[in-house]
Amino acid sequence: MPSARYGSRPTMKDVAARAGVGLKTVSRVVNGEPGVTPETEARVRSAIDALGFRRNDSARILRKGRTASIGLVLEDLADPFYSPLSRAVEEVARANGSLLFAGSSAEVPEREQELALALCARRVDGLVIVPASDDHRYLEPEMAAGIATVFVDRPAGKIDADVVLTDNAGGAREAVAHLIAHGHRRIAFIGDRPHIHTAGERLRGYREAMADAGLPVAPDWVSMGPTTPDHVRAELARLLGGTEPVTAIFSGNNRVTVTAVRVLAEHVRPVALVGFDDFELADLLRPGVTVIAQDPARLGRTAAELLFRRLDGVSEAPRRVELPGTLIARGSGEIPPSLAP
Amino acid sequence: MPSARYGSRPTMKDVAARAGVGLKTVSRVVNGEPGVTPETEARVRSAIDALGFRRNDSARILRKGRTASIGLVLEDLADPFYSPLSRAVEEVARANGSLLFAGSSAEVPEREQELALALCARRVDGLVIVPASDDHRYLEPEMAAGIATVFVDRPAGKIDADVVLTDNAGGAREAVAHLIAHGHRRIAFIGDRPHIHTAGERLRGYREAMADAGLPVAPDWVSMGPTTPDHVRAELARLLGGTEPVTAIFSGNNRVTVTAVRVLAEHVRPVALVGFDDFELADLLRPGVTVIAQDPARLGRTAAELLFRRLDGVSEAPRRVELPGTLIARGSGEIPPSLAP
DNA sequence: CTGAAAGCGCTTACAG
DNA sequence: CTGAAAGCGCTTACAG
Repeated sequence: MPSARYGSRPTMKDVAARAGVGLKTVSRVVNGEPGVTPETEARVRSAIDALGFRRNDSARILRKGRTASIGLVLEDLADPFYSPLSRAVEEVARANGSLLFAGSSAEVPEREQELALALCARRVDGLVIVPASDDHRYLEPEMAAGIATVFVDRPAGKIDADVVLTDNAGGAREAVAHLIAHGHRRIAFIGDRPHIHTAGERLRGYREAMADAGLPVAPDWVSMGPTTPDHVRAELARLLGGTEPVTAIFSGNNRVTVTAVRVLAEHVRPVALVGFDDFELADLLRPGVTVIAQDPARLGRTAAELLFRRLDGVSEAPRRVELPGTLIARGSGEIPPSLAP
Repeated sequence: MPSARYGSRPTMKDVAARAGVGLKTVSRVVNGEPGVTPETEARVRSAIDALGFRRNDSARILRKGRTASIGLVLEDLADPFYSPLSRAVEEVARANGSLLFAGSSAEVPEREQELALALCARRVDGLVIVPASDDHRYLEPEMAAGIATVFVDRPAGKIDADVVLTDNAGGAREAVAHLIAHGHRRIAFIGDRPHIHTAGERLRGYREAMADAGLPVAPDWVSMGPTTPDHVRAELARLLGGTEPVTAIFSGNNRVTVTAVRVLAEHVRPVALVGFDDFELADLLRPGVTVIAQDPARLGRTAAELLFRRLDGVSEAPRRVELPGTLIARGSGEIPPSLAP
């Protein structure tokens, strides 16, 4: 058992006193700086061990300026889409000697701001943000003060900043063109709420692909709203019912796709489905689910690497990096249009 | 644009000078302490706004002792099993006004230690750890110095500490008893490497259930090793081949189950499967996958709540909290034994 | 090779 | 109601 009282820890001063040396000498030993005789060093080390000393990095940070920590603001720590992204950011932070603060905005703009500013108050060196808000002017003073910031998955709002994202419109175009190539003309889009950037971009890609093929889009084929199972189920019932049901669905994200798979499994008539975002086991379902896969690990890695380049002093204009989506055909997107009932 | 030079930020001293007040008065306003006339407060606030001041929490922390941050050491940030767990820990931290540092050990004991000690050097108030190591004596000085520590999913090694985990042996017993009840006698267990605590416990449950039913366990029915797809495939080929193949598989975790599902889908003869750990879409596969579900969110919440109780000064003896697993029958576990080839 | 002094940006304890 | 001084535990810049 160490001799320290519960809740109080030995400091460099204590080590110096016990070793009979100056404070700076202890600092030199702890930080592996040169210029200490082996004999002195040994005395210091044994004092460190006897006292159970460990350097207080908070104090060090205060003095040095850089905190060797970065912040990650996600939409939801528990969303599997962000798991590889988080992990990639962590790996890059680790490689750069930084620790990672992580938190979720729960898709609430105020919470994103609260969390980002709390991280700034801790003086993280930089921030990787999956935006929930569409106005990031609140970050301007922080960025001007030197906190590097990179947005990922969605662009920043009302400020000019680095962003790394998937080519959402392009991926959506490819998805819809794929359905058209398989004979569909009546194709619905079910996406997230319209104020979400990715949802808007995917809708744009859908419309462009339809226009490119000279196909009309009936207003009620587009459904933008919450991605809760209940809402998606209701929308699917509407789209697949009536006298002129759609023959194919383009689902705008992961959550929607999973619900669509459940509903279509119970549906009498086969309906084609292409989803945005890949997910585990998509290949094991019957039929396998055709998707536009993003690469969340690469998104995270690219964003974090850009962040650390900024921290190293690279100060070119803000960049926008777009990564391509990849169509993976597995069966559900290759179902031909079935005759109307 | 704020007037601050890039990389340097205004301090309370700057605010005090500009507002023509003392340092302590600024501190009072920033922290919402009483005893400032509205007029003085207004002067201070306008100086804060003009300068773009934000309190440096690192300095505050150094002075106050508590850092209002906790650390989370996971096995892998990208493992979907830990996503709800992380999120629950984050929620509890947030509710207690703390920020969360998160990192992965990648199942490497040295990396767990490196990460945990780095967090201690930052003087986190507490630590939630999913252990990769089986010797945590390195944490004793830290815990004695007041860093609260709760282990989750697996117990600490060689020290007495709080732990929150699933009743692994009990869940495994239930899984195997379920297969036995459906007529199986030749049941294999494929688990993680034997030094991993959960793997050992699940093996114990398997053996107990077999013994309870008076069934022998052939040595080659037990396979403990890496959960990589290649290894699991090879083991399954062995278990399902030969002259006396097993008729049912109890898979010891998530990763193994997913590979088993893939292999069994291609297998000629139907083989029963029960997996430890639930996973998304398990119900949508054909057949649905019968599992022993853990509740990772509850594991995380319970661990974090225990941690904050400790931080509030509750100092009873270390506790061991076991949460039950839940059998969810979906089809794969109810397949009857098929005749040997 | 070694160390005393000043300071990082706050809060605490105290005095007016 | 307000503020000057001391100090949290380190590092920096400088002197011996």
